[in-house]
Amino acid sequence: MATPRTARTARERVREEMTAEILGVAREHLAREGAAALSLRSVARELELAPSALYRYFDGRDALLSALIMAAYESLAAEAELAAERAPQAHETDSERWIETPRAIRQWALQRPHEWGLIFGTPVPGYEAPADTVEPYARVAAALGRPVVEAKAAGRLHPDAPSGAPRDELRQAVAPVAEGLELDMPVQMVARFVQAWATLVGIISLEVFGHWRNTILDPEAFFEATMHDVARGLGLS
Amino acid sequence: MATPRTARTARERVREEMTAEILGVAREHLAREGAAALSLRSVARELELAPSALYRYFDGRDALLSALIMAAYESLAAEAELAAERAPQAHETDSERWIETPRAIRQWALQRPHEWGLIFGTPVPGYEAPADTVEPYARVAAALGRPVVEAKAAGRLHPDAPSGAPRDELRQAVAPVAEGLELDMPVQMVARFVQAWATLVGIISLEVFGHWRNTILDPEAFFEATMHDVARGLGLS
DNA sequence: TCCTAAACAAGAACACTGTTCATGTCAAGT
DNA sequence: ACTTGACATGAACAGTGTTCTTGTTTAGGA
Repeated sequence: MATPRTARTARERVREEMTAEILGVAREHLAREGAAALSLRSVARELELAPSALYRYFDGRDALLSALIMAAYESLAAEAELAAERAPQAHETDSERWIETPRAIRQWALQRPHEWGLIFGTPVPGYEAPADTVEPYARVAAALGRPVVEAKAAGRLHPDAPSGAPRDELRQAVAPVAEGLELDMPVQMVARFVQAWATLVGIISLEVFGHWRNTILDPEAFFEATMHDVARGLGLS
Repeated sequence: MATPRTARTARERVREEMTAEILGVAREHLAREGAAALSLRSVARELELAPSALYRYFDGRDALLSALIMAAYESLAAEAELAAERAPQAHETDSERWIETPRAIRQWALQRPHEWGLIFGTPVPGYEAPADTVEPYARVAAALGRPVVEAKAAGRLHPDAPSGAPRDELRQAVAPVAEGLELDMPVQMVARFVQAWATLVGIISLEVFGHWRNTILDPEAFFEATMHDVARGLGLS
């Protein structure tokens, strides 16, 4: 209470700097050689520290990796939000506005393949705390959903009604999405939205993880075409 | 040439048995604790062998992992083919026939999450030889494409023509798929097929890697609904 | 002002890991 | 009968994550 805040921050400031520096080096190693090759000792070496010293800042290798995962989530969310924010002014059609966010996400992934893998690839053994990741995850979803709700609000949404009756199981299955994004629309449309998300993640993962070999010669062209198709499926035009 | 084949196989047979046994134990460890935790020494322990003995059969840990990857590819391809083979007799509609293969692939993945991760997750540092994986990969694609080409041949394919002109970039981008599967159809339809593949991989990965938390409460219902929608997009009914 | 308690950093140690090498052993083929 | 090759071993090396004990510095209260 009575502790002078400057003195206390003097300690904490250097601590924060240190943790940031550690995280930075770790991020470099991750970007260069991947998560599997991330070595606590090697980042300690680069920082000219004893390996044991890092345990003051991170509980161990798993904790360090978890921090990197969280940072990746944050970075991706920020990028998606930024794209969604400037899309309305940059484009005329709802379709083009929507695609701007998928584009940004793909670009983000291509520039940081290992961090993409950290989020959407094989889960690391020292699991990620789902509690912390749900927030940035929701931000990405919100960024992706914004153009849709805006078009809907403006009465510019013209979905081609999917066949079949809205089965009750499906309604319950996608309930969290409908509520979380406040998507006031038919269940099938909410399902289409999640489907779009799956398609987006699938396309990017297949490209980033090297599965387009002998399949897709021009990933960007295919991505563009697919996203336009998906946007049309969402009712955007 | 003059070597008696029985004697020669006597040697080779025990060798094959040994490699199969090693691979089996490795597969168990993989299924139990994941690829990251796969330890050469621990499988040697379980086989009551010296760690160095394994080097007679596999060039090292990476080679062992590569063998597991190849085995996973083979297994997945076999499963997909099996499903595609018995689908025609089991169902009436083209849509239901097509979905049988995605269903089988999902089931395969859910039963072997780590092997799914080996194929579609973060690539392992000791890379996979793409030359060997292209063949089973094509088999999966063929299994997934068969109902479509059959429906097309029977004149039962009624795609809702996608908007926009078939851009030339897209045509070149998806050319290998069109040729490899002998899909004699508009470029957009070939693109739709690859898009279906991406959606399938995306949905399964998101489920298997645990991303449906707080998003999709009933993965199976959502999967079924989505695949029906995708089938409709492919022109199947 | 001094002193105590906490935070920091280092070093040694332990139990692992993958990989290599020299050695021994055994069953084939000439 | 002998030699060659495949097989299996054990020891060793360089890594790794993690823990514990030892010092050192620094901040906050007496």
